[in-house]
Amino acid sequence: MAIELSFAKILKTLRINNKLSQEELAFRSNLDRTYISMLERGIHQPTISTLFALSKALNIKASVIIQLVELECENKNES
Amino acid sequence: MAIELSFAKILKTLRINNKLSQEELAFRSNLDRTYISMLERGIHQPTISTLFALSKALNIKASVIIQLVELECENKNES
DNA sequence: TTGTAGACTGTAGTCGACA
DNA sequence: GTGTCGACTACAGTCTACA
Repeated sequence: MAIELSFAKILKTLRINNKLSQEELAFRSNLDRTYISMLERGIHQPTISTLFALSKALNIKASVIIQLVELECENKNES
Repeated sequence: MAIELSFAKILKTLRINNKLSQEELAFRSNLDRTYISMLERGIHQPTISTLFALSKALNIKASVIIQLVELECENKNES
């Protein structure tokens, strides 16, 4: 469960790994900075086209992001 | 481009392969039948939690669906 | 640099009915 | 079984501003 929270965690991790600020990621993905903030806190969840926009900005395939979310979800179910 | 259209095509193909009607898929994924119809026609695009709901109903990983969408997008860019 | 808040527009997603 | 239409509610996503 809690897909938004898993996605939130993955998104933040990927952004940090790319050494981007929320502002820079927002600019690269043509999204709003405050919206990136909300995504990283699990307040909102993206549509798939938003997912693809973020994946391009992060230089990672959208399918890989979803894979990471799946793994994160499984881990949360264990604990 | 045209993520919704690529997703639409993949969704319909996967549903047919699972020998499900739109009604049955809607029931399994706890979504509305008319909404499935709209997704398959590229009129709407899902959020990621809707994507996960559909993936469970179709017995396929969400990440694999996204992979198929990526491939479909590439093919459309060629032609 | 990030979180939050409020107000706004567009669309995700539901529901009933008819071809 | 599917497409479509109209009307509806909830949320995706923007923008300005302040801590």
